[in-house]
Amino acid sequence: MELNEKQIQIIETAERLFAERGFDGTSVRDIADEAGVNVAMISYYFGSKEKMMEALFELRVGSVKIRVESLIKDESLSPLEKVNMLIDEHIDRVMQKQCFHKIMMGVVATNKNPAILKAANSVKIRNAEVVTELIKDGQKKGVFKKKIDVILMMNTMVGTVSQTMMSQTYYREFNKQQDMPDEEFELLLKRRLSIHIKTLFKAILTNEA
Amino acid sequence: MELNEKQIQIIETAERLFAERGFDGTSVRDIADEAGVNVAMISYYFGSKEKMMEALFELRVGSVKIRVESLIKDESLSPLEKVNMLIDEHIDRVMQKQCFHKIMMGVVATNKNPAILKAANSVKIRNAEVVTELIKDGQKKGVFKKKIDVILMMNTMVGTVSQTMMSQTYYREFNKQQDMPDEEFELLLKRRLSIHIKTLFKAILTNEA
DNA sequence: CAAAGTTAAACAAACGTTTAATTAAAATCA
DNA sequence: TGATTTTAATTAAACGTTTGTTTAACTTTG
Repeated sequence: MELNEKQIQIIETAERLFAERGFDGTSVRDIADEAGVNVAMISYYFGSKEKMMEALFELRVGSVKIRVESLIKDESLSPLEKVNMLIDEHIDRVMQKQCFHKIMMGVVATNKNPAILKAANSVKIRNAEVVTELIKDGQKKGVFKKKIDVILMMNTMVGTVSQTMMSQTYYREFNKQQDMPDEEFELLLKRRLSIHIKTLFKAILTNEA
Repeated sequence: MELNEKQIQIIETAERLFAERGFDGTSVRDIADEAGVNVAMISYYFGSKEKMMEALFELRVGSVKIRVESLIKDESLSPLEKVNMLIDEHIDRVMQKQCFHKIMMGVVATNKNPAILKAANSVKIRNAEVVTELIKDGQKKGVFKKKIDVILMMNTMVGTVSQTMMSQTYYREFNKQQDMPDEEFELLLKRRLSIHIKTLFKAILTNEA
């Protein structure tokens, strides 16, 4: 689906509001008002509120696939380096599109929109397969342990990042960093998250201390 | 707030539906129909849909506080044993009240109901304080590392469990355990989660391999 | 002038809540 | 205990809003 400027403007407004109030908690009038367009434009451009949500999903997910799979094929990197890059890749993606990931959590929690759920699931399955291959490669090379639960490991990465993103205000308070500029804090948070998860993964994957 | 039999029946129906469809995605008529009562009973008993949600929160959270804090004071346990018990405690709680935890994720994601959000935050803060004390104790006794990010560590526990609970059907498919009875699978999942998180925590907390 | 974009108004359906009438249960009194 | 009154529980119907979507008239663009 090709999107013109106005469509993207509407979608991004919707994205913000969905993240703040949930899909059902946001009316098409709210979206239209905040985007500065007439209510009818949403039906005109997307057909329905539901289909606009699907367009948002397509816009955000469509661009991701390629980078991950090309990363895996890079022969100059060790398995552990690849895993670490996947971690940073994931952190960046979530922190850069926080609104979208909040929405996705809601969509997955409530089994509402089947089209999106199915698409999200297929993305997850492909990711798991890619990582599984990567782990097998590491095991063959003798740098990774034999028994590794890939899904639980992925859940730890995804869960830790989501949980941290959702409660970052609280993290900031707890560490008394309210006076720090927003951008600086986000960088700090990403760096700490990266180190934290890489430590965890190293403990799961390798035999080192 | 004292709850009679019928009120609890309504609340538990609401809990299930909220988890399936979200708060705004569930109408009071849906709840009333499924609970087998008249629509007006919800306003009659709770005042409003919003206040019913708060009653649900009170019902589920009210009972938890005591166990954790008494566990901490137990002098016969080592710091690592206490941490491990907190992990199992958390896994049990989430897996036993899956619907409620799904709802809570939605409530925290969308900053809608301020009363619940405030209460949930205060629970989280107290938990973090308790764990921080526990970590300090372990550090004093020389069994834990010096620099530990308690919040990130907690986020890993909470995030991993949430993520695993939400996608357990998918985990089941991936590991080809669809033929396993539900109860058996849940036990298996809890055991694996427990081992997984304890391994992670050991890597964060101690200097051992 | 035809196509696409934009608008205010109207649409029926669904929403949370309230009302007023009725039934069931509990409390009071003879 | 049995009749009577008071309170609580339950109901169907109606309330006014808000919901997502559509219409038909109008404006802008190519």
